This record gives sequence, structure tokens and C-alpha cells, in this order.
Amino acid sequence: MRMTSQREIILKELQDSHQHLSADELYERVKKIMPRISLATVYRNLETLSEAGIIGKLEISGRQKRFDFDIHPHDHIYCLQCHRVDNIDFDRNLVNPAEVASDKGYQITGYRVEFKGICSACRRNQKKREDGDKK
Amino acid sequence: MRMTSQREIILKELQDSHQHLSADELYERVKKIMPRISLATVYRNLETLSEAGIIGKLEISGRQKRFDFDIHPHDHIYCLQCHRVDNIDFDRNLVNPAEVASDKGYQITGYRVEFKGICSACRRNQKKREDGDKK
DNA sequence: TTACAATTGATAATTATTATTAGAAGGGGT
DNA sequence: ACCCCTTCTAATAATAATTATCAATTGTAA
Repeated sequence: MRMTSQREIILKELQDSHQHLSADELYERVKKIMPRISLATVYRNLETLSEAGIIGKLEISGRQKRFDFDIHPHDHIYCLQCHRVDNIDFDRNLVNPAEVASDKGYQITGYRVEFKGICSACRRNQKKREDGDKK
Repeated sequence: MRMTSQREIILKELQDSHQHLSADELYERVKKIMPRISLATVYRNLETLSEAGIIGKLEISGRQKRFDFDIHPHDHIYCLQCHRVDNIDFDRNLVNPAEVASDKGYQITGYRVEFKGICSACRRNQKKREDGDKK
């Protein structure tokens, strides 16, 4: 894999963001630095980078994929309202894949724990809206 | 919500299947009984039925949604190869949402544990193919 | 039985993503 | 520096899954 300039910028933008960005969010950011880049290039390189294990790919519930600068195994929570994704501190030792394995004859290669809820920003907004309605 | 005939058949087919079917799989089945039904109706009713809490909606990793006749809280494993989904026996008491809750100010409404791997049928097929290659 | 809302089938539109393709660019080996 | 080979890119088309639109139909309830 060649570390091209587009690849480099995509990677840097994702890492600097410290967020779980989707391909199109990243595309918007990268375009500011490299205006002629194509959305397909962003998709392609995110795929390549995640295959190479340099970034993580998050396949969150029925939504756009998001990409993660942090590749150590960890779990996530996402907001049902604004779809942002955050890391959670969940003790992965609590889960023992070997125990589940026998279940249906699956050969288990991984697992993830996914919490969902409403993030603090969305709750604030909701409250503000409700207060507004009262007036 | 009116229990229309299409609604009834969709529900019955899902329940009788004892599987985690996708909208189009269910469409194929329902069409055999009610040939003029529209795919949109299947989508619409699966949505309605799951909103009403009569069936469950499975939003598995970056894939087609699947629907579940079994609404009691439980977790799933899916096959990376053929994309089938099975239930797993996972002790949900191991996870304490309240502990995670404080983390980022989220109000947690649920969580799921999702295993992935290769199902026994796909492993058999893989083995068969390998044996074939040897000859 | 009339009137109104819910539902349907057909189809168009949308969203997210992947595939295609022709051309450009990087990096040896000579 | 020049050629060759592979990788990569931009632009665009294609695809897959789902949702929206809308006119026609059906069920329900006054």
C-alpha cells in the first residue's frame, strides 16, 4: 500500500477529529484541504486503511458506517437522535466468546457491544424545545 | 392499527418461519400467498408491526435489516459469509447499563451484544471446497 | 350511506456504497 | 532521464436497500 497524499490527509483528518466520522463527513473535511478529491477516493481509502488495520470500521445499527482512529478493541454508544457515536468503558472480560461458541456451531471471530440512547446535547435541545413550548 | 389481511399474512409468515428474515425474503414468501402484494407494503408493515412492539427489528452490522418474531430481549450472532442470523444464549445480567450510563451523559435506552463468525453450514462448504481443490 | 382516515400497490426518489474506466503518478531497473 | 509496471485517482455509472409519493381502495363509524 502506497501512502499517497490523499491517503495521508484522510488518515490525518480522521485522527485529528478524534471523532467517529462517516465517509461523507470526512469527505467534507478533506475537501477543504484537497478540493479536487472524489468521494469515491475517500470511500476507497477508508476501506483500504481499515483492511490494513490502520483504522477501524464501525458498523453501527442500520446506519452509515463510521471510521475510528482508535483500533484497540472497545465498544460504542450512539445517539438515536443525532447519530453521533462515542466510546464506552465496557469491560470486555465480562464476555466469554468461547462460552457462546458451542451454541450453534459457529466459529466466532469477534463480538461487539452496542449501547444506544440520547446524548447529552440532544437532551439539552429537547428540554429547551419543551420549555419553549410552555410559553 | 388495523389488522389488515396483508398485515396478518406478513406476521404469520414471519412467525411460522422461525427465522430472522429480511424484508425481501419475507416478500418472496408472502407473494406465494398474496401474489399482488407490493414490496413497499411489506416494508411498511414490518415497520408498523415493529413500532407496535409485535415483532422485533434487527439492525445488524451494516447489512439488510432483519425481523424477529421473538420480542423478548436477547442477542444474536450472524454469519459473515451467508449473513444468516441466529439467537445466542448470552446472560444479559452480565451487562449493567447503569454503570455505563454516567460515562458520557447519555440516557441509555438499550444495548445489544452482537457476535459474528462463520456458521456451521458455511464451514462445511468451505471444507468441501478445500478438499475439492486438493484433488 | 356518506364521509373520513388508514391502507394499499405501483412507482419514483433517496441514501449509502461499490464498480468501472480511462488517465495520472510513483518507483524501480536500465 | 526513459520506459515499464503497478497502484492510484477522479468522475461517473451502477447497485442495493429503503423510504416517499400519490391516486385508488377499503374499513369504520357517525
